[in-house]
Amino acid sequence: MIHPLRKHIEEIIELTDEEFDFVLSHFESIKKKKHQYIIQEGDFVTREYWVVQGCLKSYFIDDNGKEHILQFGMENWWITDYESFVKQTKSKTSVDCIEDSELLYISFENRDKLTAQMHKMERFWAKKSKNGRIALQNRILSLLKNSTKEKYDLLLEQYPKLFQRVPKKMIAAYLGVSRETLSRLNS
Amino acid sequence: MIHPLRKHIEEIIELTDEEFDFVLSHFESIKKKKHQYIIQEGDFVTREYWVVQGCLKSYFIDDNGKEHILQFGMENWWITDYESFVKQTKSKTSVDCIEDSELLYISFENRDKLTAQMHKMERFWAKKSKNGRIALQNRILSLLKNSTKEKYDLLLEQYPKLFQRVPKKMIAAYLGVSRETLSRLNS
DNA sequence: TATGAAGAGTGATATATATCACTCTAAAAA
DNA sequence: TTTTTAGAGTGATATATATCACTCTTCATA
Repeated sequence: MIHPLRKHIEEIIELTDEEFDFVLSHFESIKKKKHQYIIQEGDFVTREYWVVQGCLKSYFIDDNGKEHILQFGMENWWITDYESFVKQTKSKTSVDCIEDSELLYISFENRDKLTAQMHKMERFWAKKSKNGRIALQNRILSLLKNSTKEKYDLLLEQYPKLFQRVPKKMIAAYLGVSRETLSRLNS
Repeated sequence: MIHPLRKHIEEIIELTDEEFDFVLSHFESIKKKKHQYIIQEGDFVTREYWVVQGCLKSYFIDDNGKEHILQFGMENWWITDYESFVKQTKSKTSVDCIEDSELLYISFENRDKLTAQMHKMERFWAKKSKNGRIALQNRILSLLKNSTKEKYDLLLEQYPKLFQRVPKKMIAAYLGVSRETLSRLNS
């Protein structure tokens, strides 16, 4: 059976068996239970995670104690504090498991090594970075132009599975509204 | 005198005179007057622009006729519709000049050629893409956590020059509030 | 010089959303 | 099984912001 990470990478670049084994040798595996964290605010983040199985959230708590969710991570998604990972600064966000999760991670050093030795993988991550930027741009577009109801509907349309897996209050924290308002949307 | 684009690129990678000339040969120059556009919604965007002199905005008009500003561009900033440029899809945004502007631009083909022939420039743009993504992430963070007043103050702190160059209603369109609310912030 | 448009401030009012308080239910823990 | 906790819905009220209408000023241009 083809490795899920290979399938994921080959959506962008082709790999031989040897190449994939080489890539995979730079990763390590880790399992976490629901409510456990992989990143805490203030950490220097040295790993980028790829979700094999499970569900996570990246978030921060503001001065009023309110949680804001930046990103969810489910199967085949990458998750980390990108700024901290890339610039080696303190993380502004935390990342917790919403479900028991199985993850693969690559360290900053290994990713550096791998991209230096394998130009294909540099292109892979460049493409991922571009796509990530586009997704964020579209989220800003949506935050600016759409009403709460529209944002809710768009998210539901894009990630229907999310609504079966995470509590509504987290959907609210992602959309930037109170859980009460979210609850009243369809009435 | 050192070329401003060279100075800009050398903040990230070093270039010899020959290398910079080679890079520059892939760009072309263009001048636009205030109110003229360089991108219109629906265009297939084939160029990425770099601002030598002037001020621009990338924006879109929603169904209610309200303008939302995604990005301003001033000296040394890159501006385009990134999604359209990278994925060769129709642009969701327009880009207009707020002042008479002088721009350099590189076509998609030339950027492709240049990165293929000059790995340094691939690294330059990869770095730019990473930084762009981080900036967008921080903007989302700010949209979610900060009050209108806080967003205003942060923008003023980060880009004080912007407030002397663009009308307040555009600042409002960038922050996602009405011009009336913005006008009442400091009272 | 006169005229009109763009920018900006502000009062009155409408509307959306937050906040607080309470209830109900189902799942997790004792 | 009983107890506790998390999730979710909802009424009442407070608050922030949008919207509409009007004014004043400045600047471009006819």
